[in-house]
Amino acid sequence: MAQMLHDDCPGCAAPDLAFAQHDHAHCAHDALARAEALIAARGLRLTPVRRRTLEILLEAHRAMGAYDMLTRLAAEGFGNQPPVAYRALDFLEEQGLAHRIRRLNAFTACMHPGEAHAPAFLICRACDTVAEAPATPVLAALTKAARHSGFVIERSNIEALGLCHTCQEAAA
Amino acid sequence: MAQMLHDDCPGCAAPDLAFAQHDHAHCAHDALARAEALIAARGLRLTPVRRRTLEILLEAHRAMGAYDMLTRLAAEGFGNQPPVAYRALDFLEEQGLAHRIRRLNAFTACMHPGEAHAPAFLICRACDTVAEAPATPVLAALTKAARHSGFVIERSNIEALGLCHTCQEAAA
DNA sequence: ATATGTATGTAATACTATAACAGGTCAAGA
DNA sequence: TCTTGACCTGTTATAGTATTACATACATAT
Ligand SMILES: [Zn+2]
Ligand SMILES: [Zn+2]
Ligand SMILES: [Zn+2]
Ligand SMILES: [Zn+2]
Repeated sequence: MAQMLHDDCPGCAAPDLAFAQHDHAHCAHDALARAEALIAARGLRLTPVRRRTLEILLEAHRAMGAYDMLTRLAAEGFGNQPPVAYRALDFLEEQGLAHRIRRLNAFTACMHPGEAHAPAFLICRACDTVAEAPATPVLAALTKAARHSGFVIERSNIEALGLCHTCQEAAA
Repeated sequence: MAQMLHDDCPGCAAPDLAFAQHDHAHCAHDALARAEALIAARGLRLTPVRRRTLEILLEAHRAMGAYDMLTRLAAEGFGNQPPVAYRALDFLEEQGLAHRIRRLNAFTACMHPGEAHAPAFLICRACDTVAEAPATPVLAALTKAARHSGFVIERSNIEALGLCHTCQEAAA
């Protein structure tokens, strides 16, 4: 359950990637390649809808609502009923390729798929960027607090809303 | 922003109150009294709907959806349209008398109103109990992780799903 | 070829939340 | 006293999010 840092995982190597200037085409391509490998290794299928859904999520370091996703998918010839989007998004989430941001009722691509990680999300209220921060110490503190009450954590959501560095400077 | 522990705040004195056997009538009465004092001190009004909404939340250490609350309120002669419930719940949340549990799309009474605190919620998936755990170290870790990316946190929600001590034993 | 599990598509519905407007109460302040 | 303005409640209508149920198609393996 502990977060392992892998140098070959771009998300681990550069945790603040989302907020920084970077070669995003490479970043997205890389995440997609990792996803494909992962799904294949598990004997599952990254079908056209699922693959396209992930690609769309990877277009930006943002969160996207299921209905916005549905609009995109429908425009490309996929079904245009809610379950089409929810099923693809749920599949990606179950496989650790996407995360659900509860505060936004939206989904975002996972930036280090395949790595066991406890995600904490930093959501910039100005530019809508969503970054996945290294949260091992955060989860450790939470687990400790829970243990105090004899509570055992199975899943957790840790989300923070605020301003990214760029938007702070823009505000000043 | 740091959490201050007050011995005269039941929630602070017994962080795991919600999961333990306790005199809940006293617990709820106390929270209501604190709420009344707090609102009066701020020159605001704990009107009948607002007060009743808080009382209903205080009936149990659980989270309650806005529509369930609306049903209760309507049965007691208050308005029966969604804004009636949402306005009361939003007021309570703004005043720190209730918290929103995003994972459940629901609200829960604050167990230590008046104390500056960063709440982390422990949600038992078996008995639906919601407890407010001391989260100062958790928020500290999160703030530190954010600072690494130059991100400044304004609000956060930290929620954990799992099994409380009692329900673990029941399962075994 | 047939059976099985899985994936997709659709219709219908349930659940959650907000916008916009009308009327009521109450306490300053003219 | 009368008026003004802030605030609270209520209603209608609508927007946004998510799931259930069922039918069809497709892959893979006997
Ligand atoms: Zn990128
Ligand atoms: Zn930003
Ligand atoms: Zn209690
Ligand atoms: Zn329990």
